[in-house]
Amino acid sequence: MELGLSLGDSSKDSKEFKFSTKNSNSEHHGTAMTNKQDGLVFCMALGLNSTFGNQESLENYNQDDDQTLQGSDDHQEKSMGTPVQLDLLPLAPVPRHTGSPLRVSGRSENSSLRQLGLLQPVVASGSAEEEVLSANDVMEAERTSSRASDEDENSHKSGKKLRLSKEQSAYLEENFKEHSTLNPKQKQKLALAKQLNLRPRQVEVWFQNRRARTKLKQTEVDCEYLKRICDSLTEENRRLHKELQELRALNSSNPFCMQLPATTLTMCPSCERVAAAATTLTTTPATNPPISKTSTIESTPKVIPFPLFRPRFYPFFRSPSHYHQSASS
DNA sequence: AATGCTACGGCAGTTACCTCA
DNA sequence: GGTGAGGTAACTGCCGTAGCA
Repeated sequence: MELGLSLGDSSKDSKEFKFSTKNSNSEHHGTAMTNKQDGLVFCMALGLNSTFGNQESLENYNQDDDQTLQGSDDHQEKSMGTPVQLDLLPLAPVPRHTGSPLRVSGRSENSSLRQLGLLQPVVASGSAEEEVLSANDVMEAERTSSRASDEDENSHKSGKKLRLSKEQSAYLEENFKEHSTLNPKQKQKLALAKQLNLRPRQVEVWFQNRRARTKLKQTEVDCEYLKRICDSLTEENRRLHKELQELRALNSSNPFCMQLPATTLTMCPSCERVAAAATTLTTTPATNPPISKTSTIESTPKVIPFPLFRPRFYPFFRSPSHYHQSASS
């Protein structure tokens, strides 16, 4: 099991974000994270024998967080046994729409102004024709929404709150799945309001609240992941403590073994018994070169391999007899 | 080109109402 | 029928951006 942590500028080359040092298996098993978005990204991955998520999953996450939510249960189930990947990154940047053709005095579709009869739609001059909301469109939308306004006018005055019908909610949901923000260029807000017999402000509010709910839900999912990973790390920590005690016990019985650098320790892949690594250094110097100052640990400062020493997958496999001989000698 | 104003849209936080157990 | 919790429509305030004079 390996854990990698990285913190850095995602706009840089994706290779800088690989959870690996070049002499570990994890680089081979995949990129822990890459992200083309600008901004700071924090990613945390945990896996058995390193099998991390890929770029595609990240992009899916960003592009459609709602779908990610729907698939989260599946993801969690998969993450229980083997690899767990936790991504803490900004939600998908909401594209800012520019140059809205509808200019209104004050806040758009402000209900208080509307109720006071102060809201007058004003079309910007000089815009491209397809960009400009025609007067007829505005009038029609206002007329349509005024019907809705008439219907809930009394409820507004009486302080009652209208609840959207199932059909209205379903249609809005459908549009939200396609894109979580309203497209001003396509006059989506007015179109939806017209189709659903709602005020444009209601459509706008619905999308805002819907985004907020999605974000809240994602936060809950992230917290759940964090909790699971915390539990996993706690268990790993406990196991490593136990392993350390065993190593110390071994050292006390055979002090010669622990006089060597920790990185030269090996473990029998068969029975997982630790062997003295003196022979590793003395008999196979070519396959076990000393760590140089230009090692990958320095070349990838953003990557923190964890645990720092894990002999279980030591690359220089030998026959069990070799380990047993070394351990007994 | 720099600056201030205005309009707009998004978000966080909050309130108020409705529904349901 | 009263009540508390949860869901959600709606509001408020702030901020960033874009267009314009």
